[in-house]
Amino acid sequence: MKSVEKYDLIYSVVMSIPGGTVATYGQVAAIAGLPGRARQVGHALRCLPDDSGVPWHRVVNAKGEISRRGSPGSEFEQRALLEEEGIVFNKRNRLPLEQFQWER
DNA sequence: GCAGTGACTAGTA
DNA sequence: ATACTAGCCACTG
Repeated sequence: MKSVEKYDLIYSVVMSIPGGTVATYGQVAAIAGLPGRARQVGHALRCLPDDSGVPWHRVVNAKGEISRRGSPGSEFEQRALLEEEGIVFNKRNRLPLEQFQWER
């Protein structure tokens, strides 16, 4: 269960993201104490259920885009969720990483 | 314990 | 600006 502890930290960081703000895997990883382990963050969110209370949709990659593991369509739903948070999307379904000034 | 894979990033073409 | 490649690190089989 040690692995769960590490994931818990990541979840905590993600849940610490205020509404209307998004963060990249690298950003979350760095804050979670895993600099350069952005992939690990992805794995953590990957095992994360949709009803875990973690706004995984606020975590995007360096391109400002999110993809749910080969399941297109979830992206569309995600966009709606983020828009509801007050986040504005760019033309290409990409997020303006300028809102990363969250800093835990 | 080794090999393969991956919700990534940065650099290069 | 977009597309591809290489690198890095952790987890799964």
